Amino acid sequence: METSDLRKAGLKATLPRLKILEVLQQNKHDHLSAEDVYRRLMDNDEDIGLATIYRVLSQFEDAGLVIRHHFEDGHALFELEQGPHDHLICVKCGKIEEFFDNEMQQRQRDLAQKSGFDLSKHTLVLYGECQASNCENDTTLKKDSS
Amino acid sequence: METSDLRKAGLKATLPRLKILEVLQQNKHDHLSAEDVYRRLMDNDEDIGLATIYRVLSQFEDAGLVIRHHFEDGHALFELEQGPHDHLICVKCGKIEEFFDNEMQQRQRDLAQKSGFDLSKHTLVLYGECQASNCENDTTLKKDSS
DNA sequence: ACTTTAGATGCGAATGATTCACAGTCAAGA
DNA sequence: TCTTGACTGTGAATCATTCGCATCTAAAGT
Repeated sequence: METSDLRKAGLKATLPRLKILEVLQQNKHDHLSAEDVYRRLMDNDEDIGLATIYRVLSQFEDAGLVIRHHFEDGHALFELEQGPHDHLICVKCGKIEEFFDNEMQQRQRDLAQKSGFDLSKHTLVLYGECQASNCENDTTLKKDSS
Repeated sequence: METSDLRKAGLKATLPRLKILEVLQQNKHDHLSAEDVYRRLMDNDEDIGLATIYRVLSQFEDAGLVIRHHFEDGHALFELEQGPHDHLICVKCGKIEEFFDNEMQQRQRDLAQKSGFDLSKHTLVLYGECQASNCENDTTLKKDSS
């Protein structure tokens, strides 16, 4: 059923690619590293090499199917392309929320234009402390255990 | 003269640290990698180990003296802390421009608040094509030579 | 269905940025 | 000046990511 998506992107519909796509779809709202994808496939007894995952994720990125992010620590995280949106990251628990604000997008276009740039994309990340009751329980960004 | 800055930050005023600070000040408007700093010091016949540069830059970051960025490729780039501002990056020549827009900052605070986040910092990068006549001459982000 | 072949894959080695370990050094307070 | 804890240089170690290459396989043609 997604084989067509891949063909449209000029990619052969191979099993590894379909499985990777499936993992991304099952985690639509997360941001996964190549390792994350790899582990999830392992857990599912899919035997796909890590190098393949890196290759495929890059191809997906080129094809516009996924977005690659480099948040705080510089390591790559991927998410399915789901239209423009920005991120809000809790510095305590690492939770990543998404949001969209039209007015902000518009202002970004204006500012780029004012500087003589033909805007092609942007990255906006807001960092702060969330108020979730389970905050501090996640470990994604934890550095020490005070 | 900057030894006081270092002491204030709780760091001993050592020669390597002063030299690194000096390089950052001489390149106030650039964004340097640890390697960049290293090369500049080498060119100046300063014999400072690369590991020291990484260590010192991290300490400067902790002390709030420098900001660490992870643009497109995930590698760390540093710049002297010079108050809040955002970045505009040319996808063709790699030029990085800085700008500041109060209204945008305000809207970011509002949005974070709306989501229940206590905003502590943010990252906004706009990517596009610049109109500089010498665009395409830089190589920072070049990938192929079409 | 069977062949062909360009493009994919898996494996392990290679790379590049960054960090670590540790022995030698130095800034700064007594 | 002496002492000491913090700092540094070196080279090795680590971690994410990419490469090289022999092997496979999707998909287009017979």
